[in-house]
Amino acid sequence: MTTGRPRAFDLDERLDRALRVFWRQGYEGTALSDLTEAMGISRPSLYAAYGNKEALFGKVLDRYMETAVHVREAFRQPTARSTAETLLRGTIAATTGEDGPGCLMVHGALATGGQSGAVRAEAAARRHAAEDALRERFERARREGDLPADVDAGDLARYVCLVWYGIAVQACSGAGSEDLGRAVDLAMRTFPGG
Amino acid sequence: MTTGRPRAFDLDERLDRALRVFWRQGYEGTALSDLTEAMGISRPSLYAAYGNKEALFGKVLDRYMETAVHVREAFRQPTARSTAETLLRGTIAATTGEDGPGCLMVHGALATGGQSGAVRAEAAARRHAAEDALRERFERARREGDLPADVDAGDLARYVCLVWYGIAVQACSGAGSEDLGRAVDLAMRTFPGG
DNA sequence: CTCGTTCAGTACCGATCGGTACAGAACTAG
DNA sequence: CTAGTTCTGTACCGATCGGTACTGAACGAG
Repeated sequence: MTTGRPRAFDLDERLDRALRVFWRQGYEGTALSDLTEAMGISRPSLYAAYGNKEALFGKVLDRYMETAVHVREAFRQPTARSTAETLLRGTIAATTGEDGPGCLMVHGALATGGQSGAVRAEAAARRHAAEDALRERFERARREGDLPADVDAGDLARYVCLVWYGIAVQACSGAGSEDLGRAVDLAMRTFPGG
Repeated sequence: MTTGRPRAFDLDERLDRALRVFWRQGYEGTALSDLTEAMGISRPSLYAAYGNKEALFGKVLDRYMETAVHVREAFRQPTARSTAETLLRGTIAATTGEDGPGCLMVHGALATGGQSGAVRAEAAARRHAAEDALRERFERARREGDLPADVDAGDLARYVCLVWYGIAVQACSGAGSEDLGRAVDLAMRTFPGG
């Protein structure tokens, strides 16, 4: 097994730089020249390391979920209520932070032209996965008696995700974290259980 | 005053066709060739009639607001609660309708590349205008005793808009009108007053 | 050292992007 | 009729799009 010349940059570190560009500009708003400039590598190096623009975006979405610590923290909470609250409060911090407003899974590829349909579908699939995970967490809460038996876990998960995405859009409109915090206060008042 | 050759197409009717393209594909996902093909006019005709792509998108946003009858209907409601409920239920119908999923003001230009910053800003400004109008409606409701004096009209407007935009994103994820209806049931439970 | 492999950057590919010059056609005013 | 104006489509503009051949350079194995 021969190894060849070693790569002169760190894959994950440059991926983070690509993440920031996609975050600010969305998938279709980002040109390869934007990426290579921000990542500090040449175009063929990008293709050799990550595939192509579409594959790079997929890896960026993976990286995005890995680094979204508030999501992991939310699922570690003991109750359904604190799971939802941690998720939404953390989303406020993430969407109004310094990496640019909004949430990559929401505005990264909400609507796309003909060529980029697969990217839009993948972003939607990840949103579905998040909603499914939340629904399963709420179903567990119901089994544990943490949530009343008459609440529908799927409906509740859809509502929490709806607030999540609403926060992301409001952040893109320039809403501040205090304003959004009061909106989450309102949203959590309808959450069942203690 | 001389008049010259008359235009061979109806401005508003072709604007509706452009609206449907932008709705499906967003601003940056839409190419001029997509527009001219759907509108059935040549490229110079488009520029003479509407300016350029950016100006056309602005006129499309105007047209979009004009044709959003559920918004006008909402503001004609007698109470703050029915205003919010009409707006959100109507949004469900509009975002899951046949013109493609989602809301043009949300996904039309949420995140854009360097050139299209003005378009993103304009979409955000229209969202702000909608929130302001809702806040003023709620302030009026408070003066009329329709809303309790201790509720903040701005916070409530922001929350309703947040749900509005959340519906739009969920619709882009493929959520159905029944699912979203139950989410609005939950969202309205936290609305103050009767 | 040589050889095979993998990375690096330059320079380029066809296609498409948004936008326009231009010439002819269709109209009104006189 | 002519003159002036405005719309029409063809054909084209430079710039940029995503993606790739190709030539060296930097490594480990032998």
